[in-house]
Amino acid sequence: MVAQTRTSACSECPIRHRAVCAECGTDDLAVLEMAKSYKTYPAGTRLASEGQPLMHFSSFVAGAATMSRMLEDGRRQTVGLLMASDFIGRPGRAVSAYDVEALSEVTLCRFERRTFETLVKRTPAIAARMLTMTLDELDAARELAVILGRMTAREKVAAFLVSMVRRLALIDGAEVPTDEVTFKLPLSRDQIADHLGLTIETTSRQFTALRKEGLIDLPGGRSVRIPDFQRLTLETGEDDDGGPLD
Amino acid sequence: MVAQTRTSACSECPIRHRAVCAECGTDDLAVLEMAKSYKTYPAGTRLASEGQPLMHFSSFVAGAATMSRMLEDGRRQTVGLLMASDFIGRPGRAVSAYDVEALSEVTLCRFERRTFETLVKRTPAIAARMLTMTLDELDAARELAVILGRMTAREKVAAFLVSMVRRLALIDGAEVPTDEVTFKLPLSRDQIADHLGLTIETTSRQFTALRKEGLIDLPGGRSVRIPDFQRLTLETGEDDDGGPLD
DNA sequence: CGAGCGGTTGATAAGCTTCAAGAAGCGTGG
DNA sequence: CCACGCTTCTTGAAGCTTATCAACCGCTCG
Repeated sequence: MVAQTRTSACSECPIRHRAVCAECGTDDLAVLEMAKSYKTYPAGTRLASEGQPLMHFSSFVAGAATMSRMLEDGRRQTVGLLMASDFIGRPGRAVSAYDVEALSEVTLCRFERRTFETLVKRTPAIAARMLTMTLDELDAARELAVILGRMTAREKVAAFLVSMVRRLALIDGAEVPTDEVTFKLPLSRDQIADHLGLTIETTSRQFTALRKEGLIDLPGGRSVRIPDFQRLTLETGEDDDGGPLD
Repeated sequence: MVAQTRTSACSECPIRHRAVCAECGTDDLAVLEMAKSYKTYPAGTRLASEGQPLMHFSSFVAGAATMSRMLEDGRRQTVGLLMASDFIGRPGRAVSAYDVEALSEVTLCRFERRTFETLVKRTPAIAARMLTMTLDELDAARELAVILGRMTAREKVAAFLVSMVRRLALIDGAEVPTDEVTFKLPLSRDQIADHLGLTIETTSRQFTALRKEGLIDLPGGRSVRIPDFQRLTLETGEDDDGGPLD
């Protein structure tokens, strides 16, 4: 496993205003600066394994990963996509409950587990931010439950594309598009299938079906062009606009 | 909607050591005591509706409820079962993201939303407990995603019964049984189906199938007897024992 | 006693998976 | 630069699990 360690100022950090540190002032930040270490891992690295010790709490600075669980016989379900500002590790727990695999080169901002537990206890700004982020993750997990439990294959793929666009917009700090968008999927068909509780074949067929109906465009190389984003959201069976509820 | 309001000392409260107040000392508790109000609702009450204002943060003192989301055309997915010590409402959000319906008579310990937001901010013990509970909820939601995405109908029903037994044991403060257990389901077949992403017919057939194989016993009236709990857990396709990971 | 509700069972149909093969993209080396 | 091999993706045909439609049972309650 090739991994590089870098140091960089928190004030320059791309996730400064969205990660667990988002609500910290300069004084809190100085403490974090001392405790953190950046580390970069190549695509495909297993960042955590179910049942194995996980000795760091880490925030994603760049890159993406899947968080998944495997059943006895090899069936796999991805329960979350981790992207910039998301975290792995849980205060008060030394063992990972999921497998985490890097989809691309990933840079983590890491804290030794014990150290982070202390930081959460002593820094109200971190505790508050952790709570908000965890509540957001909870909403995302429940949204996934709705997708997995009640949507058709076609709706699942549409919902996946819609949520992908929304997340990428959030990371870019851009508005969620209303008409045309083009982006590159960080997941293979296989990985999308594991996320949607489908087989790779069904997933591929639904991509093809959406393409044939003009709802999406597949220029090649995992790129997706959505000519009319609003129209695609109608294919998910959900009526809300998915906007913030605060 | 018939609802009664009662007052009772926190020290006497059945969820004193598991709810958001669990980590509070007597001084914090005195503050909560001032702000809280108990309220009891009959079975069937809609405690919250998706998209509607939710002006209280409430903990379940007694009773059970489902938390669900409905798609445009009426398909419903239950994303969580709420039981003693669980909460509804989210600090910083005035609108419910889900429908919440009482399965039995429910007693809530309620705080006016604004008041609770202040309490979380000012009381580290509450903030810390909220985080732990939310992380637990997150694990439960992801576990549900695995069930919905990758399990067969038979495994789903088995997994549901197993998790039900574990939760009831937790609430009773009892050990998770290893052999024989009997309990009463708080949900109808319909509600179980909505929780497992199945139809009522398939759910019923799987109950029958498990009964015919001697894995469960159905004495009538929503009662379930499990002669060999360990054996039932093997039917879920999961290999772990679901025990605490801390 | 009959209506209504929750639950069970049966027959058929639909949607997704499985099995199988071929096409397209991508990196490597001649 | 292109050929080769490997991986990813797509497409087809058949089978199976679950959904749908429909009927019936048993219990409760007026």
